[in-house]
Amino acid sequence: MSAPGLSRSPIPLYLQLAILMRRRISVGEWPKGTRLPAIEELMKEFGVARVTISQALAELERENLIIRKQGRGTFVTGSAEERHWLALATSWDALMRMIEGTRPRLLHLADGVRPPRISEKEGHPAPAYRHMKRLHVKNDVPYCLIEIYLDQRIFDRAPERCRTETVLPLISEMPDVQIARAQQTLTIGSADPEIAEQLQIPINAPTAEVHRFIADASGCVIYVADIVYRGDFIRLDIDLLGGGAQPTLAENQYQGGTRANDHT
Amino acid sequence: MSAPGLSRSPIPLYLQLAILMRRRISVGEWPKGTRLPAIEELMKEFGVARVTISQALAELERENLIIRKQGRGTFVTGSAEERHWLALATSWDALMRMIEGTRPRLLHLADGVRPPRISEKEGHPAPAYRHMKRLHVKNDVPYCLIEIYLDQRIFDRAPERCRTETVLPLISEMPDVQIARAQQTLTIGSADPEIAEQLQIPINAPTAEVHRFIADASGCVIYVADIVYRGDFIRLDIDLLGGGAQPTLAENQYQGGTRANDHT
DNA sequence: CTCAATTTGTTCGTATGTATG
DNA sequence: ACATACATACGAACAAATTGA
Repeated sequence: MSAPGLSRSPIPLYLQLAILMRRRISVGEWPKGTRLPAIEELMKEFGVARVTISQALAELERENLIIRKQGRGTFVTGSAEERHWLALATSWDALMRMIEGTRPRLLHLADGVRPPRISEKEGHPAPAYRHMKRLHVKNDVPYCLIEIYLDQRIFDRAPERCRTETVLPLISEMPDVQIARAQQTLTIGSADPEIAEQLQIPINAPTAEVHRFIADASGCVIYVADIVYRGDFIRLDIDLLGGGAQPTLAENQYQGGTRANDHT
Repeated sequence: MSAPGLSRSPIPLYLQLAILMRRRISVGEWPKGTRLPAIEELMKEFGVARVTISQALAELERENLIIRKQGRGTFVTGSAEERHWLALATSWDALMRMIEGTRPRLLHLADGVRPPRISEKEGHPAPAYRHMKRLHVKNDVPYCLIEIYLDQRIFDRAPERCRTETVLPLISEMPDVQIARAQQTLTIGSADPEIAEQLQIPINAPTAEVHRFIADASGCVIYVADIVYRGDFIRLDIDLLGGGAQPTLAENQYQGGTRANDHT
């Protein structure tokens, strides 16, 4: 019995409990309509004081996940959360489809004062870059923050469109620009205070960090992007047999109710 | 001037500052040997009291990242952390290579009391499953926790090997078992108290959660795995032009030196 | 309708940790 | 180092609402 692994102090105990119980609800362990165990029992299970349990429940009630009624008990009102996942693109075509129609919000635009971080393996840097910082928003929820370094020569061809539109389609529209390499690396991080504020998530909330670069035929890196996604927005589907990720499948698979396809 | 986005209360202020400054060190903004700004300046920058800065610095000193000397200043001693990434496999072959030689530590073995969660799109469930819970360890560091649900009929063919070896190679060795589908979905989460304890990471540390399933030719789901990785161990490389991920590239690409399996 | 049992809600006192000046 | 203020957490007691006998 008692708490399995409640740590002391970094996060207040009652919030840890809230996290724990929130998970039980979202996982379905406590389905909608369930009456939670009485506070007395929760005290026993978690080995904490009455008030602490009560605080945790108050937090969940504030989120409209439960209702507490004197003399009756505490009931689950929120069902398992339905999240709208964003399937991360893993091919150029899928990437184009994914960002189609996106209108990024420009936060910051600067000349190439600060060069992007480019490793030698990625290619050699362009003579100058234009730096942009943008926020992508869906349903009024900001879900990713992009720092783009774009070859100054490309930017200057269509400065206005580069400022207001997504850059990748623009590049691929230019017939004389050959895209020889386009790669990205995904890692997992957590939100520092600045990112937390801009993405409107708590500090240290999990994030997906994508480093993307594009090189032309001469090996010159014409585009670099460092993207930070909200962790709870990102999903990546991988078909192990197909030899690689299949984002098309991924996008339909979840909400669309499309059948799986084993053709290649 | 003042803090960009220091949130109030969920995490103590001095720990938020420690996180922030720890990042500056690991990112290279404050390289090894640097003398940090005087406390007075840090007070101004973050807009907090002297003692709070001091608390944050004490935390970093405890981690051997800095040294504080009275009358001289605070100096960075720890360099940017060198992480040994584990490239997540995105094809069957890469997956085989990745888990080659792995000896999982069995935590729990049970009969198929609890069925795995299988969506209709994945296939129809087997009559019975064997449930295993395992921990994977590398250099004495646990980096992932796996819950495996294996078709009882397959388990019974080689119970001993199933207990002690990785399951996937076993399955692919069985000539009469046809693997028709093998897919996995990666999402990002954070460690609940139980997982945090087993992976030895702080509560709410970011994690990568992989749901993997294998179906045979008849559409029967013979294997389901729910895997939780430490977020700081996972990296995923994607070649946008190649049409899919290229994990082989991934393993070598990063810090050149560290290979997947090196012995001490 | 009353009584008792159950269950949530509130308050008091105390102790500790956090943050300021 | 000190004084102050606030949040967290505990234990204990008491209040209020609901239910069923």
